[in-house]
Amino acid sequence: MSDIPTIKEIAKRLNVSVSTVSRALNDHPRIGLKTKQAIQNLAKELNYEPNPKAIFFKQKKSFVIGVILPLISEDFFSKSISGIEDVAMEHGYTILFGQSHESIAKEQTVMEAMVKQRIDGLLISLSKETNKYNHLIALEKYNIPVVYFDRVPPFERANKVFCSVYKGTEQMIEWLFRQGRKRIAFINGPDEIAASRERLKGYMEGISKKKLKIDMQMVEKTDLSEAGTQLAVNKLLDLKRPPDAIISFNDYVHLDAVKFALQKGVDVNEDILFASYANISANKHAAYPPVVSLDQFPYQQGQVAMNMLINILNKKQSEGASEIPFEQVEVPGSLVYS
Amino acid sequence: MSDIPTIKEIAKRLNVSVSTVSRALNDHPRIGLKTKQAIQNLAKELNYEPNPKAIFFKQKKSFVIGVILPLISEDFFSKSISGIEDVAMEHGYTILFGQSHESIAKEQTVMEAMVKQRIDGLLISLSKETNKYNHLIALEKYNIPVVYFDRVPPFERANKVFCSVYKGTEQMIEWLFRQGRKRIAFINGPDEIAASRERLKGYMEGISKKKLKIDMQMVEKTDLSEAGTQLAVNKLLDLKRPPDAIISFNDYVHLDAVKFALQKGVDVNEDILFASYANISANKHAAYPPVVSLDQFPYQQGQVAMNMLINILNKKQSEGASEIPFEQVEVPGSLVYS
DNA sequence: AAAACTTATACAATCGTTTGCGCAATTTTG
DNA sequence: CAAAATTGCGCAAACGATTGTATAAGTTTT
Repeated sequence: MSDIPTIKEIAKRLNVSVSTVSRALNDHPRIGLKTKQAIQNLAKELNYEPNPKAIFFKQKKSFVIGVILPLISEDFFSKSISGIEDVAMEHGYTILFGQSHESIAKEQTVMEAMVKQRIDGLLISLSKETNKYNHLIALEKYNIPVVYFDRVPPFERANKVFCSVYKGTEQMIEWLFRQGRKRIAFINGPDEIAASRERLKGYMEGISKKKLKIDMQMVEKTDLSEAGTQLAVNKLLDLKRPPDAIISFNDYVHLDAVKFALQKGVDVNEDILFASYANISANKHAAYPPVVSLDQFPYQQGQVAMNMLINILNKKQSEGASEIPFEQVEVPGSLVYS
Repeated sequence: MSDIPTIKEIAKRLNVSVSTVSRALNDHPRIGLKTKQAIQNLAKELNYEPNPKAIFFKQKKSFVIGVILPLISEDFFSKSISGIEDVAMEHGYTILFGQSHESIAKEQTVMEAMVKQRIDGLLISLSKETNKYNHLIALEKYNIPVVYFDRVPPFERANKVFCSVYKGTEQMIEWLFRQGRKRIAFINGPDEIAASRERLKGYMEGISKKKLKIDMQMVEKTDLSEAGTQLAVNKLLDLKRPPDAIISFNDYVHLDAVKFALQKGVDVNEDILFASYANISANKHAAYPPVVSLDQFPYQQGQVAMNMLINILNKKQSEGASEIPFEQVEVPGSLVYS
């Protein structure tokens, strides 16, 4: 029932002023050695912890960082939050967490709740729905730096950490080509999300570079639902000349695609090679994992993003209000073979 | 660059005192209508948000709740945090999040960081390593209520929400029995974790109730690693009279068990029925999901736990320091067939 | 019209911590 | 040995918001 002790209590017990206690605890040179030691000893004994809410008053700093992810149950995000968390802890920051559940409205609600709590900064991976950015740009006006992560906005004036699926997709196609595959199909995600556009760009470039002709019949789309994927797979398999390789938007789509391909009698990873983007660690348990998959290093991306945010926070403190330029880091993805 | 406006700024702009502004915003009856409206309008215009750190001073309340989970990448926990989060948001609380990564040391570190931030309460699912509870009991001394969730401590004087795997295991065995299975094996987790002991108890009871003889050769253990599971599976399959059903500690163990059973030529879910505990949503993609699985309703459990914590917080505020009795809720699990 | 309310607002203390300034007491300097 | 510098500490203001009390008007009562 005893509350966490305050600086005042220590002061009273030792019959000194609160300012003396404060300075002693902060190792101020103007405090005498015996006083300092007496105070520090008592503080340790009482298990004194400074109240960060009070410190926030003076220093305008809460040592809390907001983290908003679309869906923590996705393997990619649950891994990345570990990287985020580890770096934050290392630097004495704690994490306020919230999910947008792929809804821009929820994203905004969560964000506002965090602002109310006076977060020092925000690290966010955008929801699939997010196509307006006013709510986020407003944060910068409040002097709360934002680092975007994985799902980043299209504009330049922002701090971003993301994985280049573009180049990875190209490499993936090159690898499939070297396996002798010439009819490489692609099941993309919805146009609205940037990740889809990036993948498509990589696909087009990759196909072109190999001097294969781009056949838009080979490019299908799914809304990421099972049914959507089924439609896409069926269209591809019903072509006069069906593909000999299929790249899926992500591993969840991949697993569904394989399921439907099996139903249509395809000899998976023989007739058709399946490739995907590695968001899943359950791949190792899967009966038909993708033969090649693009690892986007979620843990590392999380680390890089949080480091970037902490650097910005430090700069802000030392350099005052001077303009801090926006940073952009592209973490290269890497092909993984099974 | 403009900071979040304060009550002072509003006061200055309207040439009234801060107390008037405060009362106007809280709709105090003693403030004149025109003044009140003028203040409220300006507040809305400036997008005023009260600073919770300042309020914390007066009210000793931060509206922040700490949530510590062992490993968010486990499907069970990533689902439960959504329930936790949703209920918290509903009641105006925000979540400080941290993972213990199944380490008691990390658990303590994270907990201490949260206490420093002056959380109002803690919701925690214990790490597998946790067998001492001093660090958590200390919280109650600081007047920070704790609700344990899913992985709960063995003692009585604690608030707990958990799923009765005990009864569920019994039901599972009953069902397997009705499928004509008489030699039901069990791959349990490490003895140290309570979940293992609970499952074992359910197993024993279930077997006994069906008047089957308990054969300890049918009970194996895994350290939850792939290799550990392989050892267990092999022992079971190498018995003179191998089992006709295998219950695995959880779905991850299940998937590995199936993999090794396949290697030994078992016709999975024909020769041997596989059962498990539903921690995974990837089951629907699995080639050999368990035929029966015990759903522990992570989302609902999270909701229940957070509701309990918020109730305690409310009671604490209204009833002062009077003793609040400990609550225990057992959420029944439910069998799911594939 | 004086006394007694009511109404509308301001003042000031408070929460825990930091920090500029001031004031002794002590030590160093010329 | 007086002046100057240093050392060790306390006072008080500040951060943003709340709240008990005071104060000034205006209104009602008698």
